[in-house]
This record gives sequence, C-alpha cells and structure tokens, in this order.
Amino acid sequence: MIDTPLNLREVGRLRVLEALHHVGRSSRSQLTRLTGLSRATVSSIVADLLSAGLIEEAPDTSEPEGRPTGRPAQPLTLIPSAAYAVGADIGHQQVRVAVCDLNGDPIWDTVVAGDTDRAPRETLDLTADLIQQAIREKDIALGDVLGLGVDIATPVRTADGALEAHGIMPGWVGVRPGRELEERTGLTAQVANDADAGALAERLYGAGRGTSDMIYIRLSTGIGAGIVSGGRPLTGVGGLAGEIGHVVSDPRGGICRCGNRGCLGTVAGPAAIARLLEQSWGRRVTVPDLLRLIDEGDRGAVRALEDAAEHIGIVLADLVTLLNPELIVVGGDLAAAGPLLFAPLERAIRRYALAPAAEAVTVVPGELRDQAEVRGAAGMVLAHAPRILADRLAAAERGGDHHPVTTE
Amino acid sequence: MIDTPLNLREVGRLRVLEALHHVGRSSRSQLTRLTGLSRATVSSIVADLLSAGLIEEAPDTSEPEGRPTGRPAQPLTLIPSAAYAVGADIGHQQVRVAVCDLNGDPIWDTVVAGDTDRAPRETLDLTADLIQQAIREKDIALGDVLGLGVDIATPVRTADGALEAHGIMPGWVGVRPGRELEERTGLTAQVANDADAGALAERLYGAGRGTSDMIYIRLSTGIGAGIVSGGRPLTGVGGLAGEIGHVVSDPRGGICRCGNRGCLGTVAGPAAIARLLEQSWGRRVTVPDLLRLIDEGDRGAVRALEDAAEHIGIVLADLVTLLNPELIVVGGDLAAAGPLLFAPLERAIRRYALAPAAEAVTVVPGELRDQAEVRGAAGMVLAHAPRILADRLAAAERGGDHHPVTTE
DNA sequence: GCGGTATTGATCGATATCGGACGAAGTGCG
DNA sequence: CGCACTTCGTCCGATATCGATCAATACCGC
Repeated sequence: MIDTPLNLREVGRLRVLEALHHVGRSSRSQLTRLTGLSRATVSSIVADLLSAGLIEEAPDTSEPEGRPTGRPAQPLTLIPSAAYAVGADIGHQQVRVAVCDLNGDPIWDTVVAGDTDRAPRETLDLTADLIQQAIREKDIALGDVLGLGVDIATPVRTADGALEAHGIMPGWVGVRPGRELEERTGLTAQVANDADAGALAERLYGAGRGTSDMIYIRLSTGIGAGIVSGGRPLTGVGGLAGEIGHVVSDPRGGICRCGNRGCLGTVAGPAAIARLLEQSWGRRVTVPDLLRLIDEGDRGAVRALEDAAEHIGIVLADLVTLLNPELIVVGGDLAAAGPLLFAPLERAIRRYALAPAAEAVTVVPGELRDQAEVRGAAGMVLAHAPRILADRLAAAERGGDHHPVTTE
Repeated sequence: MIDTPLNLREVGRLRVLEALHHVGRSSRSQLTRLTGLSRATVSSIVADLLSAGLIEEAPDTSEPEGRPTGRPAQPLTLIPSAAYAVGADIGHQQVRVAVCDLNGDPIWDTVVAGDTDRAPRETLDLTADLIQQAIREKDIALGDVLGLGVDIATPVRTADGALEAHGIMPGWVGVRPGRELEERTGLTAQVANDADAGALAERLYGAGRGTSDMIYIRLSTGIGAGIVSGGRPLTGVGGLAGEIGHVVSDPRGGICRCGNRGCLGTVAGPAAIARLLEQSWGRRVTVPDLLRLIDEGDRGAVRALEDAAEHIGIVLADLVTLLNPELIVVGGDLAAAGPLLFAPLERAIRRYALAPAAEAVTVVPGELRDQAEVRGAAGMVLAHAPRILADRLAAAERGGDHHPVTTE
C-alpha cells in the first residue's frame, strides 16, 4: 500500500474507477463531472475498461427522478465479480474467513473455533488453509484476488504490522501476522485491530454508511472502539487509538491487566458484568448466559447491565465532547441487549457531553453483527480496489503488450 | 475550497507545486520521483513555473551529504514572496492580523485591543481595516493574496461557517465572520476555531513540525484543544471537536455556562484558578498576576496550579489512550508557567493513560506563543497554496491568452 | 406530428505527456 | 590527464488527452 504517485497517464483510469467504486453506478457524462476529465477521455477510458471486463453497461434500471430531458444516459457499473478481497478475523476463540466481491458482499464465509490465544503458528496455518479452501471452492483465479485483510483482537503496531505487547493475546506478541499470511498464501496482506475493522465495516456496509465522523464501540469480551474521523480510520501514531477499554473509569476500581486501576473494561466490560453475577449466583456466567438473564428480566442482571452502560456512556460522553461524531455504532455480543443497554448509554451522553455535541450524535446498534470484523478486514483491501486495479492494468500494459481485443 | 477535480492537464503543475511546497527545495529529478511524472514533463512544467515567476533556481546551497557522484542537481524553490496569505485572529479582548508569505513567515503583524465580545460589527470592520492596511503598507497586489484565514474563540459550524450558540462570545451567535470579511475585503475566507488554528500553526511551524497525530491544548482564559489526526485537523461533524474544556472533570463541581457540572474549564481553567485565589486574597487576580505569583513561589498559587494541572492531565490521559498521539503541545498564556505546570501534567498522563500510549507521547510547550493562532489562520490558506496557485495559472491561461514569453 | 431544446456520447485536429536516446556535468581510478 | 561511470536535464517521435463539433435520443409545446 505504498503511495507511489501515479504516472499522469494512469491517473485517468484511476479516477474513473474510483468514481465508479464510490457511487456504484454512473454514466459517462456523470463521470466527466465526477472525475474532471473531458468527455472524450472518459469515453476512451470507459471503452478500455469495458474491453478489460471490469465494468459493464448496466441494463438501464429504474430512474424515478423527474429527468430533465435530453438523450438518456447509459449507466455503467463495476462488475462485482471482476475482483475479490479476502478477510480474515482472528478472534480469541475462533478464526473467521470470508471472501467478498467488489461490492463488499461476502460470497463465502466460514467460522472455525479454536484456542487461538496460545497457538499463533497453528492459528496462522489454519487461517491460510481456510483462505486457500475458499479460493478453491469459489473457483477464483489468484490474480483476481486484490489482497488479504486481517484483523486481530489486539493492537497492531502501524509501523511494521507487529502485535503490541499489552494486548490480550499472550503468545502473539511480536508476531507479524500480515507477513506470515503473505508467505503462506501469496496474497499481499494488511493488518488492523478488530475494532478498527468493525468500524470500517459498519461505515462501509452497515449502520454508518455515508458518515464521516463515527465511533464504533465493540462490547464483546472486553471493550474496544474504532474511530473514523473525516472518513478515515483514526489509528494514532502506534496503532493504539481507540483503546476505550483502558480509559480510567473508576480510579478506585480493580486492577486491570494493563497495569492501571479501574479501566472501563474491568469496570463495565461484558466479562466484568458476568463476573459480578458469578459472585451472587455462585456459578459460571457467560455472555450468552447474561443475555438470557437480561431477556428474562432478572433484576440483578439488569442492574449490572445498566450500571455498566452508564459507565460506558460517561466515557462515550467524553468522546462525544472531544470528537463531535455524527454516529456511535454499538457492536459486539452485548449490543443484542437492546434498550436496557441503549437507554442508559444515551442518557449518560446527554447528561455528560457538551450539549450541542450530544444533540449531533445518534447511538445505534450495529447492523453487521458477527460479520462486521471480517467484512471490515476485506473492506480494508476493497477501499483500495480502484488503485490496485489501476496499477494492475498499467502493469499489464507495460508487460504483455498483446491485446487481441484492441481493434475489432 | 470546493474540491472540484482538476483537469488532467492541470494535475502535473499541481503536483509539482505541492511537492515543492512540501519539501521546500527540490531538483527536477527529485521532483520526478516525488510527483510520479516523467522527467520531460517535470522539465516542461518547471520551465512554465519559472517564467511565471513562482519558482526560482536556488543559488546552490550547502549540500553536506556524501553525494553519490554524477551531475549535480539544480535545486528549485518556491519564491516565498510570490504569494501571501492573511490571517486574522479574533480573540476576546483583541484582534490580531498578520500577513504571511508562502513559507508561512509573518511579514506584517499587529494586535489591536478592544472588547470584541459584544461588538461583532465593529470588530469585523476593524479587522477588515487592519487587513487592508497591511496589504497597503506591504504594497501587495490583491491578486497575490491567496486568501484570508480567520480564527475565532468560539466553535465554528463547519457546514456554513456560522458561529455556534454555546460559544463564549455572546453577540456573535449566528454571525458568519467568513462571509462578512469576504464582503469587506474581497478575499476568499475560511474560518476555524482558535484552538484548531493554533494546532495547525504549531504543527506547521512550531513544536509539532512533522508530526501527524498531535494534540494542541490551549490554556488561556478557558481550555480548548485542537486535534490533528493523520496529518489533518479533526473538526468533527459540526466543528465542535476538541472542546476539552467541557469534558466533565468533577461531577460535583460547579455549574458551567454550557449547562453541565464540573467541566474541566470551570474546574481547572486559568480563569478558575485565578478565581480560586481571589477568594483567599480578596482582590482581583488576572492570569498575568497568577503567573507572577507562581514565579514568586507563592504556595497557594502553586498548589492551585498543580491541582489544576492534575485535572487537566487526567483528561489528557484519556485523550492519549483514545487517540494515541505522538505529541501534546501546550499553548496559551499559562504555558509559561513551566515545570510547575508540566510536571503534574506528565505525571497524570503516565499514571492514567494506557502505558504504551503514554510512552509514545511527549508533552512540550508551544513555540509560537501569542502568534500561534494568527499564523495558523494564515496557514489554513497556505495549506491550499499549491491548489490555489495551480487553479489561478489554469484560469489565466484560459482567459488572457497572450503570453509574450512563449517563444523567443 | 413536428420543430425546438437539452443532454448524452462519438469523432477530429491541436497539444501535452511519456519513454527512450542524447548531451552535460561531475567523481573516481589508472 | 583521460576514460569509465553516474546522475541530471533536454530533445524527439509515439501516443493519450483536450476542447470543439457533430450525431443520437428523448422531452416539450404548439
């Protein structure tokens, strides 16, 4: 993903691809407006892309707008199956691999359970096997795969893609899953934190479509957040941004594995709620148990959830004051808890955040559920799809110069 | 600042200008690497820009690198005086106007005191007068001014540049200072919050040069912050981002004018510290008074400052955990307080922020002092200088087609 | 129904960009 | 001191882009 400046001759194609990727469907004349190129150039590039099999003339669909008059435009679209991206989500207890088409729609999706925390090598082997299985089963040419996106439940150092020491996956410290999987699969890989991947997915395909300033908060075992600012993921200088689970929520709270006291995750994380209930119930309580108890209206569980939600809401309120986001998307298992979670969350935001910022923000549950992270991982690659496609077209022209499709 | 896509023919010039603006000094051959254009194209564009008087062949300076061998490169630079930007800083008790050259260096700078809070119209008139006076005195052609940057001590709605209701400048609510000043001066204007302007200035010209993830915190009357994320200012969806002064610091603290309780600004803002001392001293204490007391080692003043710094540090710690910045720059009057301010600040960050994030961040005082905001205001314009210059060159070619310098 | 109008998409000469070859300007070594 | 070598900048033919003109298609009003 090095940002080598493109040859000026290749910029046109890139712009057309980007515009099509962005708006999904567009005519030649609309493309001239979107790209700034001349109509002649757009027509020429479009002809190229058509013969390259990347785009197609859409069969003309519903156009319910009161059209102005004039010759009707011929809509063009990217062919979704012209290229694919693979996403791999490495969680604590499972590996998930999905293949997505150019639209980001998953066409293959599998989850395999396993104790990933302690076995990096085996987990990476398994992941690579799943990827190859997917490509084989869907009969995809390796050259049609744009790349591999990986997300993992621990911070990723942006500089070299290595995993940070303070993460919760003990055996993985220092491992560079991107490079490992590149060697195993032959695909170019990029790696991100799971919350960042989830944020990207919800922004591209889920509840946050079209927003530019969004926070995705993930309530599963711990608490993590992915921040989108100005349309771009906010990772911070070392990839640690969004570690909302380690904001100090109660200075007199319990000791966190990160070394601080009263981190939000230890005070209000789903695991902490479950542990709280274990004390009174005297037996093991999992997050699904918790959800069932809440659903049954168990007063202790409801109280624990509400208290946790208020703590989370207070921290979110700070984030709202500081970042002034448009939307907060709540994902992870616990998002299923519904209004009992959302009501105290929103109340805390309205109460503690700066009023105009609180008014500007909406809190919604995620739409993608357990698919969010994998789709976001693939989405990281797809976000660069136009660039990768343009690069490949340019390389193909410089290399094999025999285009039998050139003239008639 | 509409982002109309450029004609492909005009992209080359833009890229060359951007590269030169970014690195400051560069040879033709280095420009080919920076821009991705061919050597031939770069040479042609450079010839254009030379004859347009925008760039010059630098007289060859110290090149102390162990040079590799080969024909020496001919360095090129933008001519700093080829264009200017005007900055206007509208504070609570003063208006400051500066003219900066293409390097961002101020060549004219004036402060005028006045009760700006209650007199928007008079303040705008005064500002416009100062701007015109500056242009006249420095004998600058209006066509050589790229634009006007305005910053003001209240949140600015990004959508239309109007001032937000919750700001601290009562008479200004709903005013659109950008449009007002455009009408008065004939320059195109852009408006930002003062903390955002300060952040930009410190990042471009001050303590934060070269950083991409930075927080600028301003301790003057109140507390505000400007956030730079991934090299871009983070304004949020409504321009409210960075309102660190309204993060709730003490839920049982006093009522803030924003309607909440215990906002950081009311608990630990310079004005709050001064008010705290007034209670014991029984007379009016200003921020300069406060600084003098601290300098004299007055124990009450020192204690009040340290307590305030800890409160501020705790909120900054949250920001460090959430944004993982590289640098925190402390500006505003109070930054002059020195180690008595910085020590508790850093201690709180180390204590409350996530350890690896705390290790990654450095806290430094600002370098630009009271010039930060004006220079940042001008810097907003200068950040787009290449684009504006390229646009103007293109427009000039389409319009007046008589270039006597073309042949011969 | 038919000309007027508006918009899209294609065609054509002028021009700018690209890649490669060439001259220019130095360094290092025999 | 000359020659090989390296890098920088310019020159030149091939090609893509641009702006303008032209054909195609649909709506509108009389």
